[in-house]
Amino acid sequence: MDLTERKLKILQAIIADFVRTAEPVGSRTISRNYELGISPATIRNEMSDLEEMGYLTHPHTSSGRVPSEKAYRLYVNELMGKKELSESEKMVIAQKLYQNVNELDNLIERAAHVLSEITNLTAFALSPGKELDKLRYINLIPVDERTVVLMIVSESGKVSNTAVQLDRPVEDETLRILAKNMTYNYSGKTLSEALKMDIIKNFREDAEAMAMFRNNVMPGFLRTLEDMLNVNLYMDGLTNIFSIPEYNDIEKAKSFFEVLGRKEDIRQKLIARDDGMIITIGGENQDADLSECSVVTATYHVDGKLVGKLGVIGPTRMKYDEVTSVVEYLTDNISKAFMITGGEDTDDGKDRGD
Amino acid sequence: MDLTERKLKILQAIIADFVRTAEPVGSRTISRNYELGISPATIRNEMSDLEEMGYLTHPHTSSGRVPSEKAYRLYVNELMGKKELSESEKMVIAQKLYQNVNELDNLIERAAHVLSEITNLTAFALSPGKELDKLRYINLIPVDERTVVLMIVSESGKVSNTAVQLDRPVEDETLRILAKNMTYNYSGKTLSEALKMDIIKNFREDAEAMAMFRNNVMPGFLRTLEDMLNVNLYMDGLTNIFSIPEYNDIEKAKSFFEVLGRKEDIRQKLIARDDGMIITIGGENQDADLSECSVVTATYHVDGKLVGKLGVIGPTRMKYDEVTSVVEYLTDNISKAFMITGGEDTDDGKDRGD
DNA sequence: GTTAGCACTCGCACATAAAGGGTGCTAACA
DNA sequence: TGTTAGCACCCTTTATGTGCGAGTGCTAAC
Repeated sequence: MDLTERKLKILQAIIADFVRTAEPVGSRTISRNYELGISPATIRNEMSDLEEMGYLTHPHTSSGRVPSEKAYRLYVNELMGKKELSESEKMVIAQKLYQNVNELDNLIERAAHVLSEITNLTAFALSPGKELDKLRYINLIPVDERTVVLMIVSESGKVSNTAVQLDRPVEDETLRILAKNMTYNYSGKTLSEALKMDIIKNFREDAEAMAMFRNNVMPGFLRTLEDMLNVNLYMDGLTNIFSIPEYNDIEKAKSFFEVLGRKEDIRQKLIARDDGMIITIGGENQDADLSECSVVTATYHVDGKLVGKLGVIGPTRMKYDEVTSVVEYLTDNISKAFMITGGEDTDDGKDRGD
Repeated sequence: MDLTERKLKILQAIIADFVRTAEPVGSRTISRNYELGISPATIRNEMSDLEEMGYLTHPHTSSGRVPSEKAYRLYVNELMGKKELSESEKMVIAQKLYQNVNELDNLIERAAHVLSEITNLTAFALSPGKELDKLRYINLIPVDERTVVLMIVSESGKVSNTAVQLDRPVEDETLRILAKNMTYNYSGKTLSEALKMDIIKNFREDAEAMAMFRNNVMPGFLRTLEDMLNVNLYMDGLTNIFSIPEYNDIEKAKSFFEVLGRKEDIRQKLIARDDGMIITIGGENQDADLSECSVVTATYHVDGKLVGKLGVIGPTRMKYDEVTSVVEYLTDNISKAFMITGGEDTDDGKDRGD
């Protein structure tokens, strides 16, 4: 059987109606509300064909049709026009996005918030992957007799530090040597490389510095590196599911929250997704718990480095055109923001430790 | 009418039963399951009295009795025995608490998690209030030509820093002077005092340092102070409400999530609560949205300073004795942990800026 | 003061009925 | 041959009625 022009139009109408109302849509509804110039009976015949072809399903013998996943896939791939956001919409989004933002991780969190607010779905965002970020500068700053602060600065500009308690007082000079040594050894290495390096053997020269390092600084150093590598997952708009008819069932709501409560899982799954605008519909998601959901994600990045993700999760019946536009607009904005703040100075200052 | 011994016993039995089952409890149930040696009819008479006195209510003309808020209040104040945790329970809690903990804020977060897990309620925790924390040490560390890191260490041991972009290269010497100046001016001040001080006038001596400060460092300094003052709110076990019969209604669940979603509100309200073990029952909570909930909070602290809170929110029908025991045990543990890690060295190192 | 007995009240679960929206088929039509 | 009107039929939803069970309140007896 052929997917004629008319069948496509009818399919599209059914999808549009179902997305809006969440109710199975009947032939009369289509004929009334969409000006296709054909009668309900004809539409019924076409619907019957579409069902046979796998694009529609019947919840029950009577009652209207519901688009299948195959239909959504077709819609997303072929039928869906790109929805351009109006200038005023863009303004609103941008304004919300940059409200109260002063750090980049903050911006990511904010993006998830805005996204959930605009789409009325559950949104999430991954902070930039740090696998590609490199160490730039390490310092040990004495605070008092037995406390030093270990400071690590990465090329992306992230600063991280840990207070380290020493087992005995240490000369400033020793700290200086150690810091210089560490900067020399590690700058230019990615965080994960640094994490794997056999650190000890790089400190043969100065026995005291080496002992200091091994006993006091190393644990904090490793922990801080791990911490810097961590990709944060932000979620927002979880409660939006309560306004989705599909989740008016308490059991469904519960399982939804349970799935999304396992943040570590979610993070792994998001990280594993391909880059670019990716839409997975219903069963296309490996996870059985998500087999009634669609997930839309897109990546933001700065010249191929530092890639993070942004997306939503919602019922398969979602406004794919609108969602993709908003997600795209947001990732564009984030990428831009990273360009401005993050990418500037890549000259290193490894010799300026004082 | 008098609250006779027998009436109290009956009331206690009703509360115990209702807390366990969430079902209105009838006279037969009491006579069957609690050995009071009196017949259902007698119990009915007593119940009738208790209702008149305001301790019980009738959901409907038939069907058993439900404890009123007044009853819970009486129970909490007078009837409830202190439930001692067994050693093995304590072990389990302590073990869960210290799993994966390496920072103090982390411990607070963990405590909320454990608390929700043990009580099957929604738990929250406030990180230590920082109003009493004082600045100890400030430094400016050159990273490269135009980047310095502003580092602030507080007496409680919290380290915070911001990367600051300079409008022009600055001598290390200038940074050193400025950092020394700042440390001299601010150390010993509480964070909020420092935030309010007229900063500029303290830098008359050195024109260059002053200009540097005004143009580059000040914004980051203020922002970082604000950041350090922030009291974090952690919540855990939100989905536990799905296992509470009272919230089997989707509308109730929704409004619960909506109330707890307004984190800023929650935070303010928790901060505003008195110190010590505080139990507010139903309507005693000002907030209308919480009029069907009870809130239990307790404070942890280190010699009167650095006070934070820990607690749960759940249906008025909760195991007050168990909840208070667990909360108390956890706050004790947190206080202890702060003592070990936080309270040690209070000697300042203001002159060790390098 | 306590208890047994009994009529009465609700709420709940279940069955039954009616309504409404939709289909599928057939036959007529252009 | 594609389109349409008509109609029987299907299934869900909603309303209605009924019986049951748990529980009360009252009265009278102990």
